[in-house]
Amino acid sequence: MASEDSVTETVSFLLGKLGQHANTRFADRLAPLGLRPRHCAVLELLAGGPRAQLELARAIGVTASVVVDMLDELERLDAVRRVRDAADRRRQLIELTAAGRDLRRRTLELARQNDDELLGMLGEAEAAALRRALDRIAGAAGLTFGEAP
Amino acid sequence: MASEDSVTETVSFLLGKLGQHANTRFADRLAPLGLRPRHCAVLELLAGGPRAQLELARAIGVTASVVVDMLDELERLDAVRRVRDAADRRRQLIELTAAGRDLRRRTLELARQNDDELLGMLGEAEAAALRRALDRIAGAAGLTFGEAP
DNA sequence: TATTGTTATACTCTATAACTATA
DNA sequence: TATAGTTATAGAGTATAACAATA
Repeated sequence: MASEDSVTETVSFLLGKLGQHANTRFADRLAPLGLRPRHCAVLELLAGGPRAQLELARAIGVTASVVVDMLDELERLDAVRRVRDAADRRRQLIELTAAGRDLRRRTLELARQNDDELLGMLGEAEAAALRRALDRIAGAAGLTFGEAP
Repeated sequence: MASEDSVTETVSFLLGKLGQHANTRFADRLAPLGLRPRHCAVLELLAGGPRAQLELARAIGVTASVVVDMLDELERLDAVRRVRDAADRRRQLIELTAAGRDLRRRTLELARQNDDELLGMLGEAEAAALRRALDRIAGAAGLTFGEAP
């Protein structure tokens, strides 16, 4: 099944390198907005409704302190609000502001631009096949973002 | 061409996340050998013959001090030798030892195992298509490893 | 002066552990 | 006791800048 004769030709290696590259390019585009790629999953999740911080952490697969940091940054941009949960005063429900929704819309635009640049040399069918393959691998690896744990 | 309605569905975002995941899994497999994914490109390049350190740096796209660090580690494993170039005494020619060649062979085995795990749920045709697409994107992005700059 | 390799330093990203306030 | 959030700290990984030896 795998017939490469050098490590640098394997999917394992290529995916790692390309992932880093795609991320850096995407980060460059996001920079003027004051965001980095990691914020996107948070904005995306919150677009579906308010969530507690630990919920966010589990859903996007990072540790709690990282979420605190990201939310501090998003709050400074007026993109989110922390609202103390009346029913359980330990929890904060995080909700997207109008500015946050606008920001999310712009990140999507930039991600699409980035996709176009990244996939420019592929035909439409090849690009679609790549997207499907990545989706299936991500699913099998348990990397889901929009859904509950 | 790009019709996703959330950032987390774009190739830009997915590739970044999957790249990180693939890299971590590969790193886990390499750990018992005392290596990390970044060493693989060096071993691969040196398999083609001795190289100077700055040549390596340019070829694999990292800064000079990173190469120094990686070679220190590889030297501790007796995988490479630094040989002062007689013609230009500033340069060190890095050559693979027998142990280094053996190590390289084993990294290839592990990378193939990792590919099999990663691509397990894909059909053979889909896996091949993915490989081709990644190759083309890497080529267009100027991410080449086996060849001279 | 310019280049090769080295060291020292800093920055990003993430994780772990200790702490607080609530439950 | 246990949980939600916070802070402090530490560890990878990489980059920049200053330096030594050589050209």
